Amino acid sequence: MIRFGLCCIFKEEPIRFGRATAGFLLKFSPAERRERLSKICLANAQSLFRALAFCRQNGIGCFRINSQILPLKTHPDLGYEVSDLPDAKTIMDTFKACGRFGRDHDIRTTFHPDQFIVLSSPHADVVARSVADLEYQAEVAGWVNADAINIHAGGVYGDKASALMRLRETVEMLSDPVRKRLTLENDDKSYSPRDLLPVCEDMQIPLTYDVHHHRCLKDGLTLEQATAQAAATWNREPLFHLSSPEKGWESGAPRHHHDYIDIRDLPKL
DNA sequence: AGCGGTCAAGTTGAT
DNA sequence: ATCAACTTGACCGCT
Repeated sequence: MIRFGLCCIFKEEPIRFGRATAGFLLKFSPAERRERLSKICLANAQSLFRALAFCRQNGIGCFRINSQILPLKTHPDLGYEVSDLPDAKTIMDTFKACGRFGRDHDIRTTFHPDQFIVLSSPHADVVARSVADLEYQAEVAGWVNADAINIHAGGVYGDKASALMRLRETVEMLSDPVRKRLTLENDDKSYSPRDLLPVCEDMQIPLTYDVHHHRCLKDGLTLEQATAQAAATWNREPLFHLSSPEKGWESGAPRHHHDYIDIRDLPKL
């Protein structure tokens, strides 16, 4: 039995996730900043609960949580600890209620840190900021009981083997909350399933197989082989990504994602 | 209320 | 050299 999931944002349902901008917040006193951030964080925790309730009501088994659920959490000037926010207890309690709801109704949650999270970068500061962001998402993942923090392998920098070696070294140093949830996903430009499978198998990192990306960046593996080999890297229910090209496979840019999925793109197997 | 410029961050490939 | 793309529009000053 396959469960299907939703991704981050609602268009029709009145469920919204707020954000904040650094330039605006910096105009206020530190206390005022914490007050504003606290309100957004609390509203987002409550929105997440309603998102999960929507999933339950509509037979949806998985929900991807957006990376700015706690806005500016690791920003160099405005970063904060949830425990320092005025609504800290309510925020954490609400997230934990999301976790119980997900457990009670078997709704899986996942994270997908954005493109700035790059563990293969040769720049130490980029890696350090990336790790900080992973730590923040793992903290929330602990509250909401999310079992996957899924990232891409990042850049190649002209030498894929060296880049993957840097990634492996960084993974070795991750904290346990991040490490036990970390998964790698094949992308559409640089890293195919064949590139990532050896890393995933060696280090026991599950591979999130994205069939759309694989169709854009082929590697000699068939869809069936990649699916089976990716599934074998999971010590729990595997996670897959599926999407459709915005203007069809015959267009010049099949990489662009459509808002909806063409059922013909769902692999028969 | 609505419009438009802007928003923390990395890397790649198309133009 | 610029820019869109990536998992996803939302925020905020101005009129």
